Amino acid sequence: MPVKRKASSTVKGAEKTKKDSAASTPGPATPRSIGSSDEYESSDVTESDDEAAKRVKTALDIKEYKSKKVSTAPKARDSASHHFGEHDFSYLSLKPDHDNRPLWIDPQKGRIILESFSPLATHAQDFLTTVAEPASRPQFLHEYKLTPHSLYAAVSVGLDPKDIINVLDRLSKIPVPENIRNFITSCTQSYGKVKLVLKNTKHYLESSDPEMLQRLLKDEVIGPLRVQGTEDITTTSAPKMGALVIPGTKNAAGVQQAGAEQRKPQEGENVNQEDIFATLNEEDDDDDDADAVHAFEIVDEGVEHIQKRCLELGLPVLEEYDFRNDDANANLDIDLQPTAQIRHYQEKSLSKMFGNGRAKSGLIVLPCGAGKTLVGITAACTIKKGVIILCTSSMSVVQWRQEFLKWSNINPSDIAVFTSDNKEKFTGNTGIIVTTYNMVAQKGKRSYDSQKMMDFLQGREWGLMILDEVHVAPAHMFRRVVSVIKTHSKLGLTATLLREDDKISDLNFLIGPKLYEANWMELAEQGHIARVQCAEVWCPMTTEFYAEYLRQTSKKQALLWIMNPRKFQACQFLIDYHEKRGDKIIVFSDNVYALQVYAQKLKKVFIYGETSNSERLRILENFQHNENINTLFLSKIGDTSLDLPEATCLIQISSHFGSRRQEAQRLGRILRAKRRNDEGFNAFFYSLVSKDTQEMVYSSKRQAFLVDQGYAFKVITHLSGIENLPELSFTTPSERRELLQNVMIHNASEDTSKDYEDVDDLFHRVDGGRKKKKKGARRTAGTLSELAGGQDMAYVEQNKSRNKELKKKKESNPFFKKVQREQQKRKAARDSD
DNA sequence: AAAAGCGCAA
DNA sequence: TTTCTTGCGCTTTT
Repeated sequence: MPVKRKASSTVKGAEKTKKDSAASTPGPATPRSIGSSDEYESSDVTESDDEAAKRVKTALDIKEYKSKKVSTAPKARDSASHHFGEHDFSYLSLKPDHDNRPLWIDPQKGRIILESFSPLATHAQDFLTTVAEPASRPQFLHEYKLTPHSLYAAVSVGLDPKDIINVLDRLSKIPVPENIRNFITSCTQSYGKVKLVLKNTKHYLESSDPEMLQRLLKDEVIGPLRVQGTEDITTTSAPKMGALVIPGTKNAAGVQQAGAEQRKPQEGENVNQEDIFATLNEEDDDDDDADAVHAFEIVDEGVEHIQKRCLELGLPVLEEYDFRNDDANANLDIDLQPTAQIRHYQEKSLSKMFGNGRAKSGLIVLPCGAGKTLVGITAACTIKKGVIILCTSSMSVVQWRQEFLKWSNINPSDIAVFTSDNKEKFTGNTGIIVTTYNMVAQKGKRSYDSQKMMDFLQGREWGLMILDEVHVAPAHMFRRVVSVIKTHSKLGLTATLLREDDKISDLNFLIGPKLYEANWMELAEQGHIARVQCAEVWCPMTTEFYAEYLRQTSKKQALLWIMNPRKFQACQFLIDYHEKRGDKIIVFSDNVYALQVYAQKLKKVFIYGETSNSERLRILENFQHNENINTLFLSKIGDTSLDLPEATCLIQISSHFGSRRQEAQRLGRILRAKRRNDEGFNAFFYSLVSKDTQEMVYSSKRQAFLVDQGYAFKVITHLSGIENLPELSFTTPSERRELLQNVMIHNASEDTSKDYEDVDDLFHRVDGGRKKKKKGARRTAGTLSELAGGQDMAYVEQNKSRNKELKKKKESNPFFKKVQREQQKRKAARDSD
């Protein structure tokens, strides 16, 4: 079925761009999507302050109402059932030819369900990712949601509300409900009315409608954030669009030159670009009917609050950087290397960012190994102004600089590093600074040098700010950087737009809307990342361990399920199996004690926090090139800031509660395997779980994200052949008892170490109390003898403390109740998305 | 140059 | 009902 011409320009374009893969769509699927708090509800097309406030209030009401309802929802649990529940849509009248249309629309919440098996699914998916937020994508039904933000993003890419409604109507099995139409219209109407601009390092709120500004000034949140002592509203003539930005072909060509041509696009892509820009430039004309713009200055610290408030008022603040007409800031001499080729999805994500010839702020979500850095570099090469890049660790700071030197022709003296041990500036009058969030966000004391550097960073305007691993930005500390640095545009990059708190939606006003999110499965099919087989291995607890598990308080239980001998055996077996296949294996353990015991027992190398830098490098080097070192044990140091070699198999023996992000990040570690394009190549991801323990609950929570991305977790209850493994550990009861004893000793000494601060050296275990780290503690990994040292001594204490503990009232095994509650919680979380 | 202390995040 | 340990980076001290 043909979709309407103008609205479908991106859809059409996408088709052309990707002749290579018919199934290709940018099908993002973060379960908790951005802007999820902005539930759909209808609102009047023109609204006054009161109405707006009411609207915000009703949004809250709906939320409360919903969360109550959800908790009483039925407990059905298959992947599709949560689409129904209390929502019975049988009253909606189907169109006669509904069979040919792939969409369902939920009139109450603005949710859209796509039948992904429909022949039109590809078109529909392309369209939906432009106008709606993907919420979840199990195998056959994909769920999207219309949110103000998704609609703002759609309009900013050049879609017209009418066209959105029309296309929706064509694809939908039911006529688009009236309130959905109203919602789309009202959301899109106010887009672009208010702009945030930066002039001479001062922030202004700008609008062509003076009444709008008056209204904002009267707002209880925004009013006080105006800079005191300035004119209420200053009026200037609007910058003419003439001169450099000329709507039509010239403009399109200009952007093409800036954005596309240097990347050597494939045949057909230019057409696509022109298409989009032609449409967009028509929009530009419409925008410019006012002669004068009115503005008032706002305080720097207020920017974040104002953006948040405006969003609540239904007036999203437009933040676009017309970088080609910025004469105030010096141009940076930078281009991509002629050899640099960017992939189609990178191209696509950038075309969303520079869609209308200006730089929009926003987020780009790509899995690890899919080339986020290159996207950032290309963006910098397009804008060609001062760039500041924020990373999470000083390791990645160095990497970013190297990547810049590799992919672009930047003069090495124009790209400087700002970390604790390197405080350079660039020599020219503009350049690139690579630094860490910590460095910039640091409050309190600063060394002299770094203060000078900060003054420098704050005293100028930046063209682009790249936020690497942007999912950290909503954290209290890290969001400071956004208000401290003055930049015209922001680009957030991350692999997983996930946090276990609800702050991720803050990125909408901190950075901007999600511009693009890649679909992992799809990139895997196209060979950009490796295909992965995921499995959860259920290891029964041995009787002695389970008995102890039931007796312990929750704090101590974790170590028991990690050290479960059956789990150890499973791990041993899997390592043996995959080493024989020629795989490189990484074993993750969050628990350092377990890490050491496992690794030493199996005679494998391991790295954790205290491993010195040189030791780390040596081990990594060996892991990569030494044929005899095929297994590496890592603590959560491997989750971040460790440039990991290309492993092909990953085993997880303990992990951080229910962190979906960690799970995704770890999986990401095996996605860049070089062998991924070999015939039938598969990477493997195992999660070892002790049966009937709390760990099962965490495990299922953690998997939620990957399951939504389309990964299927197989459950393995028995590893065939494990009995026959020679030298299998812990086969005799006495060995297991000994292990249990050691575990208990460890658990107990955790307790006692606090009471016996300075007893003597025997107590300075490998990972002794934090405070007690003595000289040399930060050198290489501990030795077996160290581990054994102090056992006898500690054992006495252990008995003492356990006696103490046994006095406490024990609760009956809460496991099964907990499972149910967790499941309900999880369901609720998904439903309320 | 090394390490201790501090704060922060997950 | 929300865990708490681990790891990182910056600064200051030795």
